[in-house]
Amino acid sequence: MARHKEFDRDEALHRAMEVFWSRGYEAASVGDLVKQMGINRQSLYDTFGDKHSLYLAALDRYREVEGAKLFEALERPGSVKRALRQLFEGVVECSLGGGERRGCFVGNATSELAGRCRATAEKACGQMAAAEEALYRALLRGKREGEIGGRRDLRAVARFLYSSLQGLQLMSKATRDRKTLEDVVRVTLSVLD
Amino acid sequence: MARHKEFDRDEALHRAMEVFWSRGYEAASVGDLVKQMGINRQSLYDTFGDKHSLYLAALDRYREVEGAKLFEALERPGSVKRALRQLFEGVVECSLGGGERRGCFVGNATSELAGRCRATAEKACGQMAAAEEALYRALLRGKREGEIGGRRDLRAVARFLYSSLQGLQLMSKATRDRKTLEDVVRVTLSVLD
DNA sequence: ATTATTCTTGACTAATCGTTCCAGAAAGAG
DNA sequence: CTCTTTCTGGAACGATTAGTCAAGAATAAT
Repeated sequence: MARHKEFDRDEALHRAMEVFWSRGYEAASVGDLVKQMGINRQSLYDTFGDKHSLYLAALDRYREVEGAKLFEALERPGSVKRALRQLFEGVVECSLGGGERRGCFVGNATSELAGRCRATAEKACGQMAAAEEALYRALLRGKREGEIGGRRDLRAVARFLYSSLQGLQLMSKATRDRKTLEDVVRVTLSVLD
Repeated sequence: MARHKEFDRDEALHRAMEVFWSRGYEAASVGDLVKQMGINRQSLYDTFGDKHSLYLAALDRYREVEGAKLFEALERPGSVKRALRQLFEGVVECSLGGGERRGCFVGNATSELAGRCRATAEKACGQMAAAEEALYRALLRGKREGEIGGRRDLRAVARFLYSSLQGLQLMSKATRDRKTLEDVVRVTLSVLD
């Protein structure tokens, strides 16, 4: 019946995710979003509703993009311990590199909004559960392949690893001291021994 | 020469801390602050400068109040492991209780601002270092009293514990699932065995 | 080509933001 | 008391906020 959208919805959403990820919810203005998304203000409202809905959609987008990366890194054949070490050290290197330190979008959302926004809390919970599951499956594989001992409650260890990853990402926003961050990683991963 | 302030500076600052702690920096309006602090708008600006300076002062206030609590809890004679367990389980209970889940003010500040505000990052680093030191001293005492083995690098363990505490506080904002949080605590504290 | 529908655009709204100004009240110093 | 300084309270500032409106351009269906 009528004309098509001129912009790519997914790409616009992806850019919105970048903005929210960098600045957080409150500090990201609709003006910023419009500019970075490369679309018009009205198109934003027509397509995504309002700022808050766009934020939630951006959280979902983050889950798809970053969740897939996590999943892929952990499912890759080879040492599970090594994959976990790379995961944690990747956070450290990312923090020590000169770039922007924006942490984990889900962690940021949890910190900023989960305490007073049910929808954000529920989305964060969902992402936590998905990441926990990916970690759990990796740990199960590690156990199956004899790399990880059978004494541990692996479900609990998966939860611990996710919590630790969040803690590390937070720490890495405040400090660029390599020794501090590596101390955290070393002790964290020692629970796998 | 002239008249005195009618309000108590420290109490006003304390109330400002509560507001920033609950709402974060961006979401806390000066109007909110004025109302909760119980002082006049102009008095706020005369006494504390601007919103951002007040925020940094509130962070210092947090360090005095909550840092003292941490210090006191860890220096108290008795089992160090027990004190640490109480520390972590206190976070869990606080989250599962019906009240507001506002996490750790320093963690919130780090998540929201440290990536783009040097002053906040430096203050957060200072608080991290102070807490790390308190934890380190407690661990040293645990070692001296034979409760904690000598194999560990206790400096690294202290850093790990602080990071874990931040991770736990973040998790506890998103979920009220007791089992999840207790799993995290249990595995975290197992590094002390 | 005409019509119907939807997209794009930028101006616009009402509210709220952080901050400042100013007039008057209050209180120590002489 | 008088003088001087500071505090208080509310009005006001310009800037920015999230969100809307209306008009014109573009395109698919008939």
